[in-house]
Amino acid sequence: MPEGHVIHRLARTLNDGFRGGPVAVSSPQGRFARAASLLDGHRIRLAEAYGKHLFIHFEDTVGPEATVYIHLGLIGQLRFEPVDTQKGQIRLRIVDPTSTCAAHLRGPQFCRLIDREEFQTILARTGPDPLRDDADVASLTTAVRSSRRSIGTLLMDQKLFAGVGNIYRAEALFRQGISPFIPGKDLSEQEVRGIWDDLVELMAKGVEEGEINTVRSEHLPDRMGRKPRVDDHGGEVYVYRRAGLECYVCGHLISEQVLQGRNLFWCRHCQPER
DNA sequence: CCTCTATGGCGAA
DNA sequence: TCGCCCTAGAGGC
Repeated sequence: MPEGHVIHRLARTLNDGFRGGPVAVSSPQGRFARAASLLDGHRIRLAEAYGKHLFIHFEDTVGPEATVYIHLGLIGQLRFEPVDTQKGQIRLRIVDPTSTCAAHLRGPQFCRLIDREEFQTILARTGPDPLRDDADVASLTTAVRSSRRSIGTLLMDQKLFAGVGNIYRAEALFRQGISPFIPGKDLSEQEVRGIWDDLVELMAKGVEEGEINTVRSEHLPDRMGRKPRVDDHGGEVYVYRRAGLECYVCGHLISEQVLQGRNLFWCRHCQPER
């Protein structure tokens, strides 16, 4: 259930708890048994995230294919649980060097061993990531502003905005007051910059908090001090999955429309077309 | 028991 | 644009 902030958080947890000694790797469900046997007993060199791609680099003693490439897709999850957990379909299990915690992979879209060349190939397909400081924002702005595709579509293009998913798309556009249907070429440089800068801020916050919170304090409805729990995704948001509810800013009802197979949410009043 | 849903992305048509 | 893959939890009967 991941957008980029989740993947970066997973990389951080792996780096904090799984390096420094040999890890036990297995595939209880059996699907990745070959990879697991090659990695078992070796050390993790580094875990890192680019957009929604998670890479776990093992030491070179593993062989030429020393990186585990994981993409969680829509329903995959990597959870840190007690080592004796058996629940569900555990495709890959990595036990930390102290044997106190296990990373359990369930339902991934991809999980495979790759070499350095394939690692570079995946990076080449991945655009600038608001959570990395190596992003080339100038060329991103040019690409967006030369496209006839809508900004709602462009934001989901991982070659342009790596790590952005359906929630950050909806929330960044709302906060910038931009309709998802405006073509990229009709946006000003300042508007594209505004979207990018907001994603940088929101996603960094998401990594720290472990959930997507986008509502500014002055717009938070009075909940008498109670924590809301508006939605399964856990955070407090302006428009995502709030169709039919009142906009926190203007009171109009939030709209919903299926666009390219995904549910799009926005406020027609705060995000006017033009 | 069944059906539906989800923060993704791929490949066939 | 559609169907499909992967999983788990919620809700309906």
